[in-house]
Amino acid sequence: MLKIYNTLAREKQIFIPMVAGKVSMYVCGMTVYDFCHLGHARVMVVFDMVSRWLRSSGLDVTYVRNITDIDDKIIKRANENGEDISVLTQRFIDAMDEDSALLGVLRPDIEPRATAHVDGMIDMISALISKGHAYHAENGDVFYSVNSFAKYGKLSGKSLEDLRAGERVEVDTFKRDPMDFVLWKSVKPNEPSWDSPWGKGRPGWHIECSVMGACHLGKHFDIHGGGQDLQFPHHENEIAQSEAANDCTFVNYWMHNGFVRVDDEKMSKSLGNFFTIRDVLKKYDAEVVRFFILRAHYRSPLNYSDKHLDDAKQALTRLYTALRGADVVAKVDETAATYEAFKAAMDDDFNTPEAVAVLFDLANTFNKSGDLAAASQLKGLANILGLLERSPEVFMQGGSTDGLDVSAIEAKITARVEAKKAKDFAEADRIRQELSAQGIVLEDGPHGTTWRSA
RNA sequence: GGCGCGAUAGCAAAGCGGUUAUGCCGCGGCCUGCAAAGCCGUUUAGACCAGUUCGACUCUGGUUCGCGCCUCCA
Repeated sequence: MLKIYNTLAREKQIFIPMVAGKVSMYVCGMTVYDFCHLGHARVMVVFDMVSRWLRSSGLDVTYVRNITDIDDKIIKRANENGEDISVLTQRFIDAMDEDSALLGVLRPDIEPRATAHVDGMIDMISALISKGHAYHAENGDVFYSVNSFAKYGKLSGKSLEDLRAGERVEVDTFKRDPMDFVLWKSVKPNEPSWDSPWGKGRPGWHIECSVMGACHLGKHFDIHGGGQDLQFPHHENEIAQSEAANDCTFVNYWMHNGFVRVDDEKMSKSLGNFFTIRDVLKKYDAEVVRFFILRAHYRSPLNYSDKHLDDAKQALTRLYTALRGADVVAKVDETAATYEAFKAAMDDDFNTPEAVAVLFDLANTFNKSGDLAAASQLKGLANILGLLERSPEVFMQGGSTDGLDVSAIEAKITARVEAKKAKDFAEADRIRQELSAQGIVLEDGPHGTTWRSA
């Protein structure tokens, strides 16, 4: 029985899909004007894990993750670069795809782009205007009237009075209420635009997700996810738009992942304290990064530092070390107690830290007993999380070898074996130290000497 | 100011009203020519103050500290 923490209810709830056996899930994806940072990596990995677990549980999942390819920052960046918006966005979509593939993130079933749904947005905005939930203001923009939606604030737990009391809300004279938000922006010089009943312009941000969700999953669907920072105003506004326009519940379960932090502060573009995925991957194996993310619960804050990634690398190495030379196929035995424990953890709001602990228990069991069933189970359960998918040798020899190629390393190993045979332990130790200085660790086992990257 | 979240051992991170979380690091031992890996053992917990209870890290209240949202943000 899967339980999901529903932001809307502020508690874990038993997950009941609208259609038995099927799950419709929408996740707010990236605005593509720059490389993805670790915060984006967390969203991608977390909801990849969620979709994998749902599928592993036998559910037929339709996973939609949108791409925002039109917005203020994109326009600004394209103008700065003097390039076409579509060239800019495609370049960063490609980069995102590369990064996510390295992180073991499976492609969502549908990746709709905002620019391909402008007609749908115009339709929804028209519907909102005709129902009295939106108005065409003097400056040409179309705004959503928050007063017209009684449940405004139900997701974020905010009331309009409290929001208005905040001094930080900039007063826009064209709005009827300071909290009203823009649905359609009238065209400005050097900006792309689309024709609409309100003249040339372009959509506001929030409307795209309402439209793309409905277009691909229906007006009412199961799960909507995203980063915690989208809870307000983005998701609140999505609810207001969708429910006012469609006269039905928009989403049953709202999921929000916690932030990646640096020095206990949120990693963000505006704070400038972000690390791009590709920067981190220069130093750390992508699976280590994925493991680092899944080792923490998705709703908890996750502090980034080299020390923590080093720690994650050591831990993941322990799992791979256990499987080294085991030559087993991943195979999940659902009757085993370890599966029960793993399932119980995952069904408890995707408790990956506890699920990962089961992996270590299995590694320990296998190390002690050599029971191949434990190794298969370890690999099988880890694979559900998108972990331990490579051969141990590839993982363990994949680090920095200081420019040495494999044949050179093997030649050194052969020379050392000869020295050992001749009882020349001084020479044997010298060779090992030489390799050690280059990041190679030699290990003498019952079946000969093996090597790995430090 | 409004709303919300959190505080667990050296570090990271979970569950749980009473029974070893887990990983990394440290220490002792086994194994090894020496190592490494592994195995066994082991040191460090539950911010603070009250309350409920036979019993609280776990529930309740308060205090302190940290963080987030309220503006673009995953």
